[in-house]
Amino acid sequence: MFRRAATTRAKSFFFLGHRRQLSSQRHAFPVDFIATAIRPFPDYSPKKPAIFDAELVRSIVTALKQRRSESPDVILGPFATRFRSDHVVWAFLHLRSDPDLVGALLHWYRPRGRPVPAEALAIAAHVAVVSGDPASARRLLRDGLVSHRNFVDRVIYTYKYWCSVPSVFDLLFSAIVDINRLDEARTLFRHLVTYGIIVSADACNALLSRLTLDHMLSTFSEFQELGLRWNTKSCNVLIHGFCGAGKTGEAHKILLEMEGTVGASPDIISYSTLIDAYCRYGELLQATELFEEMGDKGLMPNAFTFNSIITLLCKNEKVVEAERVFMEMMFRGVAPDHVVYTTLINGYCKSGKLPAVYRLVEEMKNSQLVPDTVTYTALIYGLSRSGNMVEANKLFREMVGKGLSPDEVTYTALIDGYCKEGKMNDAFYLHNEMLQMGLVPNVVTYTALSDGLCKQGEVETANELLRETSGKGLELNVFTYNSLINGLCKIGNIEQAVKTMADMEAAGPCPDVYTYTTIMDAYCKSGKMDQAHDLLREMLDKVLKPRFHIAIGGKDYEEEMRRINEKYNKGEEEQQGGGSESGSSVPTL
DNA sequence: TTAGGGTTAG
Repeated sequence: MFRRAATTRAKSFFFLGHRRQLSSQRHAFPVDFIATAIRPFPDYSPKKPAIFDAELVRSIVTALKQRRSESPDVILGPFATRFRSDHVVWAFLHLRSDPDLVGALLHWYRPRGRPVPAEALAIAAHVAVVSGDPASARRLLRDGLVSHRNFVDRVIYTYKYWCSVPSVFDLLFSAIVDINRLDEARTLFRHLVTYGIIVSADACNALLSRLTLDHMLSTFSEFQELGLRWNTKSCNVLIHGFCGAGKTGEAHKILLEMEGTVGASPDIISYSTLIDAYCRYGELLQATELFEEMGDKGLMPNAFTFNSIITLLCKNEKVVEAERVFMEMMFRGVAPDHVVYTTLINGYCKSGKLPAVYRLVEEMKNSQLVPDTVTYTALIYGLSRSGNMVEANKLFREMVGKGLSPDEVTYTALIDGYCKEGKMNDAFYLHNEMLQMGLVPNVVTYTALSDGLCKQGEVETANELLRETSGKGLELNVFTYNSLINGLCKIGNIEQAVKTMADMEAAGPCPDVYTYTTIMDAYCKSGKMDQAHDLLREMLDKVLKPRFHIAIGGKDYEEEMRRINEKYNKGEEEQQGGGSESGSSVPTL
């Protein structure tokens, strides 16, 4: 797990571009410190007890050892009034080979309202590690970190005397990461290098995965230069970081170079992460190429990998094709799990093909797969979108009855269903219920509610609701504004709608094709063709992508729209087969 | 300590 720091500096770096960043951080260290002698751990020993204290400690230790089956409260009660924090450490000197008794003494001492001294916690952690109980050690180290400043120093000071092992620093490092003191973890890494200790790559991976991309990259380079050999998981964290930032090219570069630069081969997770990113960004071709490549390397795509492809196809409304991939997956011997089923169920829900949904639910049940909150949410959404609120509500109660907790997304799906039906009382009842459950409605919840109000003509109430939403710190998005703009247009207040569009731009979200077409439609319907034309021109200048033909009259624009549609929507209207299944009884999961 | 699924607008 551990090795002494390399005496020569690591030669390889992933990102030459980041070496510059690195050199600016290295001034904190002696320039050639790796080449200098490793410093020894401090020589510490506990202070000596007075005779009276030594006798008390001997009595306590003897009582603990001889009466180990009894409760520490009973054994140690008689010593309580004379017991001081120093006695804990002195007792440990006699109990170091007996971790259970070390734990018992610490537990007895802790509830008595006195802070456990840092030294005692550090020693107890060393004893736990040496006796093969890393979980207890990690808890003790965490306690020490939370309750004492300079606890790290105590662990280092007590290390040698208590004959500890290097893995205690792995646990200390992990405990610091657990409590999110990420800068401190990095400092500890550098500090430990001076003692010749390199924290394990796996412990460092936990840190890496919590850092922002920039810090991730600088830490990767810096630790590597200090002697750490990163592993495949580390590279996967980087790949994931780059993918999350939309930098699939950089992520792909790591995949290609990790073997040569770090000596770690890409695994199924490396490939799946990148494939998923390509799918998210709609680059199916890149995704399928990688899919083939991993197969060539003997890495078989699994349910994760297939699911990314299936998700992309569903998002592109190619759910039948998605199911073909699903079949291909099973043909290759990869069993679909509940996530893959949920993806496909959601795809069919979105295209309104409920018979296919029920068929998949049956299949899922027959495969002994257990639906979770996400599966139920997809189903509830599908039913409510089909106007089947009775069944949607039934499913909602069913999932609660099964002990699954609906979250804000589940509630929003149901709320949206009631809003679409104009049942605003039911929608707000659910909104209150989710608040009582301690759930926090998000911007999507409020957009659904606001849209419901607008559709009932209660635009002012919607406006008020959104003001409150902003007041709660939630950022309204393009959906929210568009729904409000639509409400304003429908009550004939185009002037306010245009003003809201300007407000939206000022607040951040850019007006999109929905925004423009909503207002253009209102202008057209009120005979204000000039304003509609101006707006269309503005929209075209911004190179927006119209998806639908806009009937605003005037052959020039119709021709323009035709050309735009041809240019932007090529290949988007491919025919979808299937969807002709029958049968519609709502299944119980 | 690394990968996948669910909610809003014309």
